[in-house]
Amino acid sequence: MGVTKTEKFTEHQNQVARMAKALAHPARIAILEYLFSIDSCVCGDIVNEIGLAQPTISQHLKELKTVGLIKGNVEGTSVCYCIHHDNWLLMKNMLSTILDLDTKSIDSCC
Amino acid sequence: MGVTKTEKFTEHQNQVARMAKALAHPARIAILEYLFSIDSCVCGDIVNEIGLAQPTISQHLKELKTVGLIKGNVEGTSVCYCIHHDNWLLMKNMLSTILDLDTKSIDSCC
DNA sequence: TTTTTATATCGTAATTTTACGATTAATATT
DNA sequence: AATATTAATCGTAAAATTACGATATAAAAA
Repeated sequence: MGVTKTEKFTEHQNQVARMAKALAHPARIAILEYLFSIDSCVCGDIVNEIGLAQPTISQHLKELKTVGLIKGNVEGTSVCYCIHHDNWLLMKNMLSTILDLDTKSIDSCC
Repeated sequence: MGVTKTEKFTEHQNQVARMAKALAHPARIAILEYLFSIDSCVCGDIVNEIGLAQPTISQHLKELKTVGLIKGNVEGTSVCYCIHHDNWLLMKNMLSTILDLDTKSIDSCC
């Protein structure tokens, strides 16, 4: 066990969960907030910003890149990361399909 | 290791991550969608709806209840679950603080 | 060309997550 | 009272996640 039974769910449900998972760690939230605050490519100092070891940050950056929320391009010896704005919007739309379900329902609870 | 270093991050970052984590599994997305689609309390048939074993569903329901997204009250031998609308709104607001950061930033990337 | 700098990858430990069979608990039904 | 029904909890296995030291890689600087 320990394996999510992906085949039991719709493609959409799996994608929503995958996006939520990318946001499901405070370090990744901190990284994204930092990238937004800088509002341009960040070369280098992400590791100094967040209080975690360099390999750990590298791992989190990789996850964010895998789901497409950030992009990074090599700039000499360092790598510049920034928000992937197009994909960010796609992610927001994907999440809002479930986040906004409450607007279509009445609070008819016991 | 394997422990998230909560103390390295702000309360807000930890809360956002915690909310995202609740949505980070397709079974929980499926449960929430189902509860919204019924638009009232659901007694019983959640297990039949989702293709997972009863203890597994019970576990996912517990997680959703712990973060406050759903509430359940006992109705005879079964338990009725429904969306906790107030907390759902709080969760949305919490998530939007980071989801909507893109509206305040210009795409000034390399 | 050697050294420095910046980042990725490898290996691995600790922990958490996912899943489910077996059992328990609590209420309804007979 | 005995039985059936429904959901929670226990125990546990497999896998995924988080974290980081050590090492590799690749480009810049000396």
